[in-house]
Amino acid sequence: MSTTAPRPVTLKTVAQHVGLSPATVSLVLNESPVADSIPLETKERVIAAARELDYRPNYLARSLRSQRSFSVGVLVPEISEGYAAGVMGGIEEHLLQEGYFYLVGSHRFKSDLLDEYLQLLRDRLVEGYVLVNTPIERSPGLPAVAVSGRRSIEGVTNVVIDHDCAARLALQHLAELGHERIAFFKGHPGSLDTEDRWQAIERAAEALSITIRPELTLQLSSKLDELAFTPEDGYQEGYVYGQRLLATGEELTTLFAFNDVSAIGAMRAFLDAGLRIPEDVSVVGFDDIQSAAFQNPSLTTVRQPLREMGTIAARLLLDRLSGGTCPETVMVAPELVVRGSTGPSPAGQRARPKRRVAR
Amino acid sequence: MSTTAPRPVTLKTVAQHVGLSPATVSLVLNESPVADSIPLETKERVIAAARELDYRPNYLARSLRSQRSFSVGVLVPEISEGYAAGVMGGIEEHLLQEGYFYLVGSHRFKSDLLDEYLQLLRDRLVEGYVLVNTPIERSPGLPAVAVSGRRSIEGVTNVVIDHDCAARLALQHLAELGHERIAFFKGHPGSLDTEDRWQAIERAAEALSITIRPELTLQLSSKLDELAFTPEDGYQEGYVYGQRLLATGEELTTLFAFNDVSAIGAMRAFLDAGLRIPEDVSVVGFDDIQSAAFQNPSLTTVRQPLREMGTIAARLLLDRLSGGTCPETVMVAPELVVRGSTGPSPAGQRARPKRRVAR
DNA sequence: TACGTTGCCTAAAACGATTTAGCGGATAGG
DNA sequence: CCTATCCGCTAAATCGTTTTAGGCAACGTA
Repeated sequence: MSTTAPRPVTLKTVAQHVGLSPATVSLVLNESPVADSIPLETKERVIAAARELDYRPNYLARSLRSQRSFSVGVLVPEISEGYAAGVMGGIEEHLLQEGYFYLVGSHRFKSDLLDEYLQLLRDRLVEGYVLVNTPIERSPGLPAVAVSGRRSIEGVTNVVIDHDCAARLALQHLAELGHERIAFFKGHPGSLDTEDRWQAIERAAEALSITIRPELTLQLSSKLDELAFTPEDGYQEGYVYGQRLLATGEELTTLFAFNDVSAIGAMRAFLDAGLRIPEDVSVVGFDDIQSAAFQNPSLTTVRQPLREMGTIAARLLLDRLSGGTCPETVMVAPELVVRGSTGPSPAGQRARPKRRVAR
Repeated sequence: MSTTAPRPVTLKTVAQHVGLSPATVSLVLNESPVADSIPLETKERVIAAARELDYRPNYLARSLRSQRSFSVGVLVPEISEGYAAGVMGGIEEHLLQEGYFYLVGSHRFKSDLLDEYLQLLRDRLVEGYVLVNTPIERSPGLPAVAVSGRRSIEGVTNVVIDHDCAARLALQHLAELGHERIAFFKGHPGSLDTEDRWQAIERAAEALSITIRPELTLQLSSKLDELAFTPEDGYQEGYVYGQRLLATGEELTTLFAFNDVSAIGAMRAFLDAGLRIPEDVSVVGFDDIQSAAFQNPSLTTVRQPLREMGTIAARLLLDRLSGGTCPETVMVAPELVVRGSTGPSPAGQRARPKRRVAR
């Protein structure tokens, strides 16, 4: 019933109320084994009093004494970005279930900012870190789980998408549609997923006897820490690289982009150039961001189960904190979402800029 | 240099190191007025020692003693959603600058969950709340700032977009393009912005002599707490309501949607029905979410400066915490972003489903 | 010599919990 | 009858700070 009133209900208050010592009350409320010898009747009295007074243990005091903060630090490049937000949703879901909270820092790929946050979070006594698409150099000194991490760092568990599976799904889909001249966007040099994904693509291409043509392979080149990190930049980049692809004059029947934003940007470039999707060019993205489904045409893409990855990361971290052991890597399965942007290869027909058709 | 080692550098450590008492060290490091009489030379010795030992005050101990947590609670409907994520970006920016961290809870519009989070955050001794699109019934008992709040609640400052300005911008734009038969999507019944926005639209329409036709006005009706709150649901809803609009058989030349996701869904419905945008129907959204710019056609919309709203909210809260006074409402200005989805009204021509044109 | 002052610093009490060591009394075992 | 054990509980230390109320010298003044 107290709304704005001070809240002086401490252990001592409860103790006085039942005529026992604070120690006893603490033992009872925490169901300590030491309290085994306390008769049920007393325990119930204590519990009843606590409930009645609406006693809530002081988090700071408890944590100070027990040296546990029930908090973890989450590091992301930038909160207001789809990938990070998706993963955070999952992290939250699990953490809160277990009585933990998390503190977030966004480092924008600046390593000094990152170091500062690691320190600040540590000062806050977080018990561990979840690193979302966050490039760290060395062990952060606390248990950590990385989502979409790249290197294997001592003591850091990685939750990654199964890139081999992803590449296979996408390329197989394209192969079945008869595509042979496939263009690729490689990821940004600094992004953790870039290398793994690319190698997986090479392997899958090999297995499916698909030729990767260097002249159709473009690496998204913006320096990560120079981007403002709004997705607009990503779209813009995709648009520019889409144009660049067309400008090479090389024949292509499909594009497998590094992610959805660049795929969508490229689609736009293709459409502007008068190409039809998927009749002239098919496009496959990666991630399945929220607007992928409502592009026109809707985007075929490889979905990353972001939320699930977050949940898994949180679970792994908590397991580890409670003494459990952690695998070095946990893979999650991607899923191919086939929508309107992919279709049969225009057999033998060259995909080149034509006159603008509409708009 | 210590990586995983325990960190036993406490005040006492530093004190011993300089041969003084912990009290003195504390006074010096905190630049307490009591330390005025301490000679500079001593102070410097203390500071040097602290730096040398890399002393970092224990957050829990400090907070326990001073009864300040340097944390605020942020409540959002769901993190992985564009609106909330955008605002959070701004909140973070300001808070971290001031040495604060924040704890997040997402309530999915379930009021019991919301109450629980308010309590949990309070247990964590947050000093105040930022409520993002979060419907509260009564004062939460701590200083609070609401972003996109509706009711005026004692002690809660509201950061809202200037709906009158927004409505005027959008309707004026449409009026200048010659539109008269304007369809509207009203927001969900439970959403805080719905009512304000609608009233603003009514006022602006009146001022511009625009007729609001009930037969062209649809209220998005999903119960908020029944949605899974993925934007997909929003798109889907927009799609369905777009179809429904066409099914009425009423003539319309433009749609002013409640938000971008529903606008995009409706665009899709219109395109599927063979209408051209903007030649046959214009569409205006609200929010300027990230994918608005890369729709085809790109979406004209009223942008909410989400990040800025977050920053302002954080600033207001901290001001209030440090004893400052707070206005009851702070308005931020929206901005009309004109893109490809709006064009001149098809004079006198009826916008009705025709045969499908492309695709 | 006695009595303020001032300058420099510290003892000790919070803050609110957890946890260990152990105290008195009753009961049981030898 | 003496000791060992158990029962039911508590005193007190501890976590690492902040902060108040002084203490002790030295110095100046009367």
